[in-house]
Amino acid sequence: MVQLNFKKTPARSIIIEFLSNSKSPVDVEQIISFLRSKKLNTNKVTVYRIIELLLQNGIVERLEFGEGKFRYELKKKHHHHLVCQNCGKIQDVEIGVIEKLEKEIQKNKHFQVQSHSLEFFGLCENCQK
Amino acid sequence: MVQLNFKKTPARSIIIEFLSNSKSPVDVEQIISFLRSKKLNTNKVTVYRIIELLLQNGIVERLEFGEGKFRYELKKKHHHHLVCQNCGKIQDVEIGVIEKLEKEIQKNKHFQVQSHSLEFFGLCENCQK
DNA sequence: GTATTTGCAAACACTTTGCAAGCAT
DNA sequence: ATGCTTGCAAAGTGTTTGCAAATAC
Repeated sequence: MVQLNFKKTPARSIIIEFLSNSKSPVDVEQIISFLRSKKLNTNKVTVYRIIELLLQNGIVERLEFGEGKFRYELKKKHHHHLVCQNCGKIQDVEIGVIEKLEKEIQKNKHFQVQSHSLEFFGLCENCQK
Repeated sequence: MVQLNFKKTPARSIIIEFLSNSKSPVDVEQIISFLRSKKLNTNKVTVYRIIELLLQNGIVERLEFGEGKFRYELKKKHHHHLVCQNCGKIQDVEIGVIEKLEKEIQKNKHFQVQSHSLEFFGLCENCQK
């Protein structure tokens, strides 16, 4: 569970609950739907502000997958994603080589790497059939 | 040089010229500025439509770097980017390991990889000072 | 009680669409 | 001449901001 160091409100609790139970990154629309399903008619603006708060506090991570919008997930062990371009399903995948690449880049390009994003796009098992 | 298989118009030629000479991915605003500098007052809508055309024909690639907008570059040998989070400078970098990763994912995750995006964020040489 | 949080309206940035006018071939 | 291309206006997304009312502590 996530420990909050700021005021607890219904919307905040439910959003964190939603993020905790989500297996893949969610967008604002999905968050609002979940709030509605919990009988909370939270304004979209409030959702953006709560996300902003969670981002500031390092609780969530902001991602994008070429959709023209952002998705969010609870910050966890660094990983990457497999994005199905047919059904939209997003799976996690862990890869160990990238850290080595960062060191090489640091050395060869004199670029100080702070973070990276690596996502794979293709077809999930189901959509290959 | 790029060979066109569709009608040649001033805006199209200049946009392709701009993309050809750009060392890093550009956004729509930069394209419009360049058109203006060439005394062409092309409408923003037209620029989006030309980009769409170039995307359809596989001439340009659409990229994003967490800015909430897209950037575009001429399609070339597959590569990745080093994005400076201080000055915004974007450099190319080539990395060979990823193709091997794709094969592993294919095998272990039963996910059919079609493409991937890998970008590094950090500080360029200048901004480290 | 007080500072924080929320809702509403409005604005903003980026992108897309419909239609009539203009242009390339 | 005709079909492709453009501009304009408008609308569609996703996101942000200002301010007053509501709420957590």
